[in-house]
Amino acid sequence: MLVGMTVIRTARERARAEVRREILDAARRQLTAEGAEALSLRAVARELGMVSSALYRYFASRDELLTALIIEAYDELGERAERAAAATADQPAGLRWVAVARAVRAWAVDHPRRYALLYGTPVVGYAAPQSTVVPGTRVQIALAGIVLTAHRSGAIDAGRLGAGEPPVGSAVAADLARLRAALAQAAPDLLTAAGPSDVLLRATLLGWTQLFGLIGFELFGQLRGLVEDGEAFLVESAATMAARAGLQTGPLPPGR
Amino acid sequence: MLVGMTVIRTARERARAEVRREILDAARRQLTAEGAEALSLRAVARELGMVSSALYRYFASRDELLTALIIEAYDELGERAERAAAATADQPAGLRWVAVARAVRAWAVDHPRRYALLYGTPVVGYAAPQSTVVPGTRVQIALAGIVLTAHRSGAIDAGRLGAGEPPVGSAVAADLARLRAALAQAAPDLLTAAGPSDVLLRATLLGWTQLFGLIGFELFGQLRGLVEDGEAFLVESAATMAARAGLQTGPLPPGR
DNA sequence: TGTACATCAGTGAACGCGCGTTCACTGATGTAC
DNA sequence: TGTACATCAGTGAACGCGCGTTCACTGATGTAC
Repeated sequence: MLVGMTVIRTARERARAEVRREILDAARRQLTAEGAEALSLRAVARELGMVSSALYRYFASRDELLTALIIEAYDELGERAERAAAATADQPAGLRWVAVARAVRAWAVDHPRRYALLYGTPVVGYAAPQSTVVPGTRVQIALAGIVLTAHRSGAIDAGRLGAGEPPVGSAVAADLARLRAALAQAAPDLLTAAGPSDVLLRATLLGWTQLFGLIGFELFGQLRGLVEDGEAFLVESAATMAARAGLQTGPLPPGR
Repeated sequence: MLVGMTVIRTARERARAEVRREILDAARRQLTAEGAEALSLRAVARELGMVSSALYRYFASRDELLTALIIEAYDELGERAERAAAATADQPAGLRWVAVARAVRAWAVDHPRRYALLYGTPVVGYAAPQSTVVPGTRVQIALAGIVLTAHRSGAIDAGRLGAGEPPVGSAVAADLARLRAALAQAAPDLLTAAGPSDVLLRATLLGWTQLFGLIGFELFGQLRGLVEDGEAFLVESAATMAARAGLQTGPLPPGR
């Protein structure tokens, strides 16, 4: 049998992979039920009928287990976002943006503690390692990809974009240059020679922060008593941010 | 001596108030250093040279101490926001919005753990009581007040506001009616008979969520390697959101 | 194919540490007469 | 003003619980000859 990254050769390795999966499943359940701070190796071991020290055969420390959960969650959410973008590839960019926004919110509402682990307060004493960085940008890249695709095909309404807004200052321009470089690395085929303008990139960043800000507000209770139908509000918010970035939008899907 | 809310009559009461303050100070220090999850009554008592059970003379439980810290933080932040709004009362609304946004970010950057306690992941097992609700809206009310004041004086650029954006649907309209009612209660003098339009209120909500979303992104590390000068980026973001809500803006303050 | 040896998953005890909360108590401060 | 009594801040011990990590070990699985 070939020796590949995930090729399992022996029964021992098969068993090992399965136990690892069981540990992650149990840890995910606890994270979901109690939040990241309450996640404990001992409780995971207890749930699996193992002794706590046995887990050290699979994860070198609690932090490593947390890292695995973070990467898994980023990937799950990222895949949802990418699928929403792919499924709407033939639609106007504004609708695509809304579709991704809905997908992100849907996952967040289904998995609030896992979402909090990714975008909420950082866990004290835990420093996210390098391996979480790439999975942690999939949603943003999916959203940016929609903007870049629209830009490449000349579908951005340049008249609406940035009208009346402050010019991009030099500090922000430097940030946007870094963003452009990051996008060039993550999605090289989407960047045209002319490239997206600073104002368009800034509008994209505003769209990101508005989206995650709104989801956080809804999930963490800041909108209690105010916004009843979070889905409908999110759809209109996303559509508004998209329109302001010059993305074209047809009629919206019914507000749930 | 009059018996008033905070009138201190006896030496015992004076001492009591002082110890209470010392407990809060120590708790705040720990919150700042370790985060809310790590805040413990025993550690607070240790720092003050008391025995942990003594704290129960002052706070009925750990949750009650947390509540006091939350209210205090909301009030501190809210006061900063209100002062920024008051200090710019004679300026165009867009600049006022930016001033408040800067004040909020400055406090957040100075007190990241306290900010996280307010707007980050909710503490597991803790349910914020009713007493936190009013302090928890001061920033939003300050921002809305700027919009309402501009609206009352006819300073909203109705041509720019909402152009090309999706119409307000019925579910969102219901949310906005609740918001209007909440504003009427919190700042009755600012609401005219005609009242702010749905689109204007929606733009205000978008401004809130963008602001808190951006601050969260910066504080919690989502912009690492991308945005270097958070202050400059926030100023332009806030100015952009303000412009999109139809608020008039002159030249911005220099980006730090 | 059979056997000797190496690998390694899981055990169980231990280290050293933390927490919130209750309860009977002591002794200083405050109050009513 | 002096004294008896009530109030109440702070003590110290205890209950019952949790945690991450290390380490010497047993015994099953895998491998090389």
